Amino acid sequence: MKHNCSSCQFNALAVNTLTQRSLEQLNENHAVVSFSKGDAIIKQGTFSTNVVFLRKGLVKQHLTGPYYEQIVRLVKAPTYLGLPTTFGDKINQYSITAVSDVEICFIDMKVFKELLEKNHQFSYEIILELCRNELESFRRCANRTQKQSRGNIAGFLVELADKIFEKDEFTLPLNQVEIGNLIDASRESVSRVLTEFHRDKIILMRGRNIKILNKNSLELISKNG
Amino acid sequence: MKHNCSSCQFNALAVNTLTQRSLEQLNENHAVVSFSKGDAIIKQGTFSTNVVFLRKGLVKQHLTGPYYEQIVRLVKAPTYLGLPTTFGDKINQYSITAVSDVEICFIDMKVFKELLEKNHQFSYEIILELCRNELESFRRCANRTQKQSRGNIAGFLVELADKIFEKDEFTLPLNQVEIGNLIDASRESVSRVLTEFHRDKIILMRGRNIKILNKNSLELISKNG
DNA sequence: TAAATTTTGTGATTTAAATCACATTTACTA
DNA sequence: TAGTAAATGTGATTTAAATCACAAAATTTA
Repeated sequence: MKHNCSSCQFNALAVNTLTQRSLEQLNENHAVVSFSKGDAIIKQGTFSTNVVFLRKGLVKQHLTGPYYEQIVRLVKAPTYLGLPTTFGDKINQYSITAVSDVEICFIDMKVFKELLEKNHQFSYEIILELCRNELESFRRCANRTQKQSRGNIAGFLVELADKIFEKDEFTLPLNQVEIGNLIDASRESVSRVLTEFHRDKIILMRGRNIKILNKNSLELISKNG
Repeated sequence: MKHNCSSCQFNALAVNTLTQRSLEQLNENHAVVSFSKGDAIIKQGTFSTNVVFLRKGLVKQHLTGPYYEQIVRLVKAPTYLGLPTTFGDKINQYSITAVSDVEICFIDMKVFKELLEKNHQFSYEIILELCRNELESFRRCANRTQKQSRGNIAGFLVELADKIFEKDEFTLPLNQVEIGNLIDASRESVSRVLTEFHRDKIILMRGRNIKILNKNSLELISKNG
């Protein structure tokens, strides 16, 4: 299936900086693919051959730690996926898996590199994106290791509401094992804390459906630890 | 004091990709400054105005977490310092402090941006550097949170020997509080583990002087956790 | 070089959270 | 729709590591 890059509103950042000729080149050298929830998009340990752009949906970035699969973060469209692992190493250093049904655009690596070469503005935007992501990782890692579970789970719920779904009512995109891997807690601890929040009327929880009743409280718990 | 960028062997990566004109421009717009052990080079919360290149010495990168100052990593010359915080945000999101006496080259931000624009190769090298650093951060963070203290301290000692000093005998560049902040452990735990390693003849420790007696053991402890 | 400060060592106690164990609910699939 | 598998809830127990408390070195500085 053919798509027109210039009309891809999701690609705004990149497209705005591209010339007509570059756009045509991009049109000729990309492939849009759909993935179902649970499908692997990038697999740790395999060769990285394409630049990946997430057009629609939600994915998790995760890597094999010494003991368990660490989920690093949730990312929603539109965004590039795994630039660091695509450029930083021939072999993928982490995995990316669809958490909802998603639409992915694979871009040929050579073409992408040519874009970087020919277009400073584009290249600079990519540098900025990489920098911002790295800053966020540092912050995230410091929180995860310093806060205790309650704080991290509260923070995760606030992030889902504010950043991912932009709504105080949503369905948890991960199960409790995965939430544990993301915030560094056991499945049981996640369960206990969520139940506690429900009991304290900070959230309303039915199955995976969450409604935040007292965001202030959550933010407070997230801050204090 | 004036230095000649083209002769700065520390800057090899960047310099190789620069034209004569760019080099001259760099020569006109940089300042080499010496710092003593303990001096702040970049301060979290202040404006980021210059690109910083570490010519000589060892520094720590650290940021204010919810509870304590988290040390993210040790970095040794030659390398750029804090590119993510310089480009990713107007305000520095982390600090960099000298751990030994160091020599720093401050490069004007505008000039650096012009280099990025005019020189694709240079720009691409910076992208690669950012990518590799981010991959390393992920790995580091996963280790820190999944391994227990013994494993992390063993890993830290191996890293000092293999990456930082390239020698199995060295002086700890951080005190035990700082080591704790780096590997997420209390000062007391660091002390206990180091003493244990010494008692078990895995290392020889006199004050901060360390000699690794059984690197295999250390690597094993580091791997298993 | 003596006094003050910082750093380190080590035991006793506490604690957050992991693990274990099992019941219960929810979601697949045959 | 029954039957199996996956996910969740919850108490009891264990554990790694933090915290507390204080002594002893080591380093700084007055």
